[in-house]
Amino acid sequence: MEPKRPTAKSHAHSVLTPAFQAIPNPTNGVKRKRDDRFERTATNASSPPRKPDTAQNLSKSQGNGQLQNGKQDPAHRSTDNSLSKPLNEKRKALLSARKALPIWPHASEIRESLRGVRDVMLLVGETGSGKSTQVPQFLMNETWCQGCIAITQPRRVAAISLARRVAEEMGTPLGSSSPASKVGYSVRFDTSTSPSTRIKFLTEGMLLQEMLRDPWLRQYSAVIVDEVHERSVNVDLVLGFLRGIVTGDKKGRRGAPLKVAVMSATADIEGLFNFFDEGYAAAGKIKSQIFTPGHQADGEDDSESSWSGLSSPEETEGKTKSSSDQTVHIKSTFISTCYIEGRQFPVQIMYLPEPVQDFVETALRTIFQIHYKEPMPGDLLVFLTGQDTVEALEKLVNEYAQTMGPEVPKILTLPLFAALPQSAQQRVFQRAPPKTRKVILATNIAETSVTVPGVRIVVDSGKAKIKQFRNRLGLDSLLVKPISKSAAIQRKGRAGREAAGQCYRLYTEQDYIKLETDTVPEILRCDLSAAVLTMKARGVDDVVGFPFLTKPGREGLEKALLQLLQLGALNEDGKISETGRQISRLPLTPALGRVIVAAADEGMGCLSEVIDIISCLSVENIFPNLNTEDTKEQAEAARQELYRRQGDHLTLLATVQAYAAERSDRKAWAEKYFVSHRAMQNDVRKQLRAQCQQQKLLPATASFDDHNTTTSEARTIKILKCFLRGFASNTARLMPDGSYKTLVGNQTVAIHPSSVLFGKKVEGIMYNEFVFTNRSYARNVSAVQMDWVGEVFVP
DNA sequence: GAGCACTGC
Repeated sequence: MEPKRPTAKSHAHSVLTPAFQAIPNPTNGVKRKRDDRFERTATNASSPPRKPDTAQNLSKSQGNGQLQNGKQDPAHRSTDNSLSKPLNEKRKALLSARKALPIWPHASEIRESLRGVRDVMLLVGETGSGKSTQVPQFLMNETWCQGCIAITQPRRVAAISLARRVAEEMGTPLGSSSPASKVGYSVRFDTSTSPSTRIKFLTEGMLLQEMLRDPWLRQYSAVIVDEVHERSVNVDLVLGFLRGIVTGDKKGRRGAPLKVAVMSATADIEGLFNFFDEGYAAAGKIKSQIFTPGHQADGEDDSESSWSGLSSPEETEGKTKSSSDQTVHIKSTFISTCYIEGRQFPVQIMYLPEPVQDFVETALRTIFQIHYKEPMPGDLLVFLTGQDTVEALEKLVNEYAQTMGPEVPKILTLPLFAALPQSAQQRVFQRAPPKTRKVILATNIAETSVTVPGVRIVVDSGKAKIKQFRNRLGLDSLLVKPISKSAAIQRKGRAGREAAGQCYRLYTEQDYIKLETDTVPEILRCDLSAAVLTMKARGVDDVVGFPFLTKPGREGLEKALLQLLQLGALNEDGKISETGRQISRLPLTPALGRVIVAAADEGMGCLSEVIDIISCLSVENIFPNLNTEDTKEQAEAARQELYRRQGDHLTLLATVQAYAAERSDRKAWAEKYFVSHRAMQNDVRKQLRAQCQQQKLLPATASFDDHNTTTSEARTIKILKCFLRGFASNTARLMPDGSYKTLVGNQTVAIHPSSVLFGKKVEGIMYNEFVFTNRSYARNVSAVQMDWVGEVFVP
């Protein structure tokens, strides 16, 4: 029984007059606990003590360490001559910044780690160690490095901004801006490389696509896989393929080695080590592990215990401590490991003494405790679960803030979640006005994707919405769950980027101890059909035998194989079909890819329209959510003109067509209809059209000229049947009691309130998504006749 | 009556 959350109104009146008495005194109410990580690091005898004061202090000691070693970065000498003066000046300034990075003194160790037969390096580098920018530069002039170095990132923005930074540091133009450019990047919609590119940042998905074309990655001498701890499905696939290349014979590479560096921010390398070690063993190479604790020990004292001590299960944060105290090396013949300390200021952790029911209410109290107690400056970052809790808390904080006395600094609340328009997201990066504290109310987006400057205090609800695919039901659940320890540590770390910070955990220390160590990897939580198709397209016949870092359950793999078979992406023998190959090259889920292929069979007009619809399904919401009741009503009225009785798919098509027909002022048009102008300027449409042409899904003579602005009834049926070819299993029929029941599994499903068919009753529905939140919802829904469903299975 | 976060030649 969860107590009903108090409304802002009731509090503003009764409890909070005068503002603060209702909120317990922070020193009594919250148990204090020092984060002892810093203390341990500071007593480390082997390196100068690290003080939390300034980055300058840090840079000095580490710069000196480099000088003592008397080594120079060869990357430096070799390119100097070709530089113009201003670039050189800039680079000199950047060089001192590079020398200040914690990773700098490890340059020769890192180079050594990948020489000779050592083809795999596992590197743990905490946030701020500089690993992403420096490791490729350390490696690029090694004798084995004749080709290009690829470095993967989970996100597009990271790939681009890292490339820009490294280009600056090397004093080379970026990407395609000059044929002499040595640093480039490749992400969806934006590839910028030159013939001279030596270091290429790319997204994991991009590297997977390159692997389909060139399974041996012949243009690369090394692949650096960064941010592995985030464990996206794509990174798991990349690692599996890379293991095959490094442990296999090098015939496909004409004997040239491929060096692989795997980098992670958390000390989870035991699993990675075993993963690659098993690969070497399976390939018949000697399985020799020498665990070498301490610095340059000889390997005689190879005790498993020191290694398992590193991964002691009871305390993840303990791992970080012991690893900072002494560099832990584990060596095998082929695999080396390397630990780099980060540059993170200490963060003090506070727990609640008692568990609470309502974290929104508790967050409210905590925010104001902090605001009254802590000196300025120091912005707050609050981690919540979703848009609903962010908006609820925003309202409450704003109400309470009005009751503060004039002597108290002001509060500026800033919501931050993915569905928020870009302009509103940008507000978190602006400096707060004088005498104002920013309070950023964020979802998980702030855990990895967005770094907010100025944050010194984190408030962590300890919860997040987690998506989990359920094979049996064929649906996604999106539920609020406790986060893992590593996520809690990640959130805490957001307070220590610029100065010493604090983290208020809205749960007890006991609760923290009970959290799972790591977040469940995505591959155990998602629909595997796309991953299986990628494997099949790269020639993996036995997907159960694929080298997974974490093996997904058999049920999930079987479900995926079955779905691909139903889509015609696989033949009866389990090998990929021509259709499957076409689908695997499209940047879409297999089901949506199947719709494209079906539409291509129907001819030009149909394909063009299906692409218009799918491009809308692949981007942010075309019809953005609105805050106030007033605008909601206005929007509903304006959008009526675009809505189609057949459902969401034809509504999207009508919207694209109306937008395309508007020749004068499209921005004004979008505003009039409450349609997202940004979402309508859709690169996916362009990309899909180009890919269909490249893949010859159309006769060579056909081209995408601008098509009709209206769609005939016969055409709409054709279009819906194309969608059914991909989504035949996502259908439900109307029951006498007015509910819908799925054809497969006979489960109750409700039409999502965002659908134009919400509240309508039709014979049958077809939908793109089946999600369980508070109940089972079908999203992106169209009306279909039940006899069409049987039809699509006829070849 | 409702929308965690990413990604794709």
